[in-house]
Amino acid sequence: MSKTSRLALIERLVRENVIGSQEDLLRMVEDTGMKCTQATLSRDLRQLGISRGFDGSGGYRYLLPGGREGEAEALPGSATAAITGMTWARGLLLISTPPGFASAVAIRIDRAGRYEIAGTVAGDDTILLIPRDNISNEAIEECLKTIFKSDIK
Amino acid sequence: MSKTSRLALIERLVRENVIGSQEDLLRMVEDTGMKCTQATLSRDLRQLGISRGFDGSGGYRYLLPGGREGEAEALPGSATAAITGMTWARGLLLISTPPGFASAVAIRIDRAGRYEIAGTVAGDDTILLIPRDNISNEAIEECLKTIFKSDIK
DNA sequence: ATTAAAAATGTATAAATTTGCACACTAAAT
DNA sequence: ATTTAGTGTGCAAATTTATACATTTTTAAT
Repeated sequence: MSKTSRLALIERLVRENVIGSQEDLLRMVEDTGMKCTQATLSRDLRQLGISRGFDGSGGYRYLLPGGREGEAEALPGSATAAITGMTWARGLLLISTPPGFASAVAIRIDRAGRYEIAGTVAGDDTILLIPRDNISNEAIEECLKTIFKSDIK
Repeated sequence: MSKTSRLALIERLVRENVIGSQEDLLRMVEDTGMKCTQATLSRDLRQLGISRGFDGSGGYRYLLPGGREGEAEALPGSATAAITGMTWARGLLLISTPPGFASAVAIRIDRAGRYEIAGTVAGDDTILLIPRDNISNEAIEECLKTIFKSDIK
């Protein structure tokens, strides 16, 4: 249970999850069996250059250095990594991706041909997903999980 | 002493100085004669998307969204000139631009990282701007004014 | 002008993060 | 084996940031 492996774990957790506080991160770390305190995480985060920013939905999120979220992660293969955020607004789902990745991800969604999804519009780094009438947000999110489940490895 | 001017001031102070805490920022704001509290700054910073990162020397520093410091990021001519029309429909704002300019303008909007704006989708000559829930049309228009104020000079 | 609704702000307080300090552990040197 | 220097950590206090609530100000509508 070395410091090094803890740092690696933290980096991965932060990259792959929306983590809003060190307490949350602590819980996730403990879930893997490792043990430490929030104070240690504070020091680790500084060492890793991971800082707290905004998640785009009014909440907070720890972000890897070098700015842009999952940008470092390539799309080829895992489209999930190319989805950097999702926000519901006005009954529509906005999906964020690194610049240039939106249409690639949108194509994946369209190809799935799900009834619940009326259609999508892709910009450069944002996809607007229009749910069919009377379909719940939850149903759409389930859809997406299903669609991208395949490449979670 | 409007909120708008305070936000502009904060943005400038953060861009031009190494500010390590909201208390420090508060002092600088007060030095200019404006008056407010730390609580207000906390809210302003969130709205501006300004988050606390590391200054590379063991300390902290507030950083503008989009990371990069100086970030000149010029748009061919003035972005304002590239907006040829705006229409509200179904709670969404449709912004018209000359062919090919949509994404350039949209990027400017996205980079601002404004809370009120959930996201944008750019086509070739039209941008669909989606306001966050419970944000008024007026608030959005104010946002846009602020965002493009800089190049009206 | 009056009322209603929304936005902004300060105060007080809560929540979250950072840090001083003491101690434990390791590795190298004596 | 003992000492010394360095690193890492927990604990608890200090600091910093966020928020609930009440109040004021602004804006919109009648």
